[in-house]
Parts: sequence; structure tokens; C-alpha cells
Amino acid sequence: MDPVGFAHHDHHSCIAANLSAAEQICQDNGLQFTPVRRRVLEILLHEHRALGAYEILDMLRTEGLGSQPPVAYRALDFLVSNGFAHKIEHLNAFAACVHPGHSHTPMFLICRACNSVAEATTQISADTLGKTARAEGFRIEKAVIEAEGLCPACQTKEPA
Amino acid sequence: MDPVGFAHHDHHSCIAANLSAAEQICQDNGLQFTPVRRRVLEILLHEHRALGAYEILDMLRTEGLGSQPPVAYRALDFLVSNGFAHKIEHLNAFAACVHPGHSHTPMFLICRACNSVAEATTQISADTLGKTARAEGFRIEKAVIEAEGLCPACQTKEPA
DNA sequence: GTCGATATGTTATACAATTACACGAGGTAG
DNA sequence: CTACCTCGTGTAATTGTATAACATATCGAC
Repeated sequence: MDPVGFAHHDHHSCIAANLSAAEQICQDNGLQFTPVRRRVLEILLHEHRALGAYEILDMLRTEGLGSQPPVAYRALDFLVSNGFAHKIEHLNAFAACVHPGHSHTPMFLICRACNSVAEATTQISADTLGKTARAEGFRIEKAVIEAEGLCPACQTKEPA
Repeated sequence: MDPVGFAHHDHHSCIAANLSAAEQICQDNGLQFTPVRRRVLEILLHEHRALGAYEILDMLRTEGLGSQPPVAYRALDFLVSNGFAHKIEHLNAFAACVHPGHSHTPMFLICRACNSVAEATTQISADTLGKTARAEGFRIEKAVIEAEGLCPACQTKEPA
């Protein structure tokens, strides 16, 4: 499991910006940004890759912030429910959202070689999916798009 | 976990058609459509819903076709790899593909109330996703779209 | 007949997620 | 003030999902 995103960037300020954005959003919406929740988001932002719940739990454990699975899962549920993180179903792992606050239908690009994950924004509107769904009489509340393939780095190692 | 698809249809002939299609495709491509593999596809087609690997394993076990997890997982891997079935990541479950042989990017409509799953074909070409991906230098090999919401039946029970 | 490739059988284990219940801090109505 | 409600956390135990590793079997090519 390697980095989220294939491009370089100012990682330090990216963490700070995301954290304070989350803090602001919580304040505005009366949500409790508790130490565990904050720390888990921090970890996800800092590692900048998709992390399994137990990986996160291990880190929490060494910091004395909780040692049992529900601690991690509850924090992750909170972050995912409020748009601060996403679950990557294909990996059973979690990653910080790269643009919290904006409503979007993200698409994840998962490298099958190095397991890095990039969150891309799609041109596909929720409406395009909705059109398909309505044809079946289905009402979509949430959609997930995950693509598997090769990231730029791994393409050079393993050419077509 | 309830039915795949929200509409009624001639289920009996649908099973037969899919099975013989799979058989044909295997023959054409030099794949071995072994008893376990055939039986698992049969089960998926017959149940016509998303089944967990261990649910399938239980059925295999009562039939003496294998009793350990790898038996089920290997058969499922085969079916998924060759386009006869899909994995529903959100449910950690598997469902028979409703149009094997055709290359397509399916979209799954998953009801959060009754867990029924419908496989819809999208207007979204693999190319639309590919465009987004190429912007990141990523090469997509496989894409999964899963939507969560309410199926027609459950909408009437639980109105907006 | 030996070899390589493919499929299956089996044991054990790793990884992921949830249930259930106890505890504690903060607000608020009486 | 305290009784109560809500929300978040602590912890134990369990259930569910998936894979690793190795043995065995079958078939076809040479």
C-alpha cells in the first residue's frame, strides 16, 4: 500500500490544511472532533496512503489511544460518514479525502502492483449514474467507483 | 441479500442459457469448466442474488464438492476472472454476471434495506473513466461501480 | 515414463468487522 | 442538586472474510 496520488506536493501544508478544514466543518455542524477521531485523520493524512483498520489500530495502540478494533472502526465510521475519509472497498482500507467539504463522486485509481491509491474527481456526474439507476426504479444515495490497473511508476517497470 | 435484479423473468431458461454460454466460452478459450466451477456458477445463477463465499461453501459442503474455503474462493476467482461472475466489493459477496461474454463496465445497484443487487449496464463507457485516469497517467484494467440506495420495493416501504 | 502445467484437498492462520455491555463526561429539565 | 439523556469511549468475545503453504491428482507433451 503506497501513496495516495501519483504526483508530488507540499505534504506538510496539505496535512495542516485538511486538519483545520475538518475542524472547521465539525464546528459548523456541531460534530465532535475528538482526540481519537482527530488522530486517525492525522494518521491517514500523514501516511497518505490507504491504511487497513488494524494498521491504524496498531498506531493508536502504541499511543495509548485505544487498543480494541471498535475504537478504530468507530473513528473511521465518523470520518467516512462526514466526508473526511473514504473507504476503499477493493482493499478493505481507508484513505483521507483529498477535498473534504466538497460534495463529489470520487473515483479511486488503485495500482495492482504497488497498491498505491489516487483519488481522482470524475467528469461523471452523480446524475449520469442516476439516469441509469432511475431506469431501474432505483434511488441512489451513494456511489463508489474504483478502478484497478497500473500507476505511472509501475507501468515503466512492467510495460504493456 | 435478496434477488439480483428488480424485474421478473423466466428464471429457468436464464440459468440454462447462462450455463451453456459459459460452457461455450470455456471451450472456445481452452478453459476448464470443472465440476466445482460449474456448480458454483449454477448456485449463483439459481439463487440469483449476491452470495458470500462461505454461503457457497456451505452448499458445496453438503454436496461433497469441497469443504474448505480455498475451494470456494478458487472457483469464484475463476468465474470472476473470466467474466462469468462479479464480486460485489461493498458486500463481500459474489453474483453471476447477467451477460457473460460481452465486455462491459457493469454498475451494481445495492439496496441498503433488503440487500438486493441489480446489475445495470452503464452509459459510461470505459473510455470516460479512462479519460479521467489518463489525466493522472494511470492505465485502467478493470473498473467497478457500486451504488448504494433504495430499490423500488423498499422505496414504497420507506418513503423519502 | 517423466515432466510441466493445471486443478483440487487440507491444515492452519491472518485479516476484517461486529456484538454486547460497562463506564464516563457533558448537558438540561425538574 | 440530581436524575436523566445523549454521546463517545473502553473492553471482551465472537463472527465473518480471505489467503498462505504444502500435499496430491490428472492430463497432455515430449
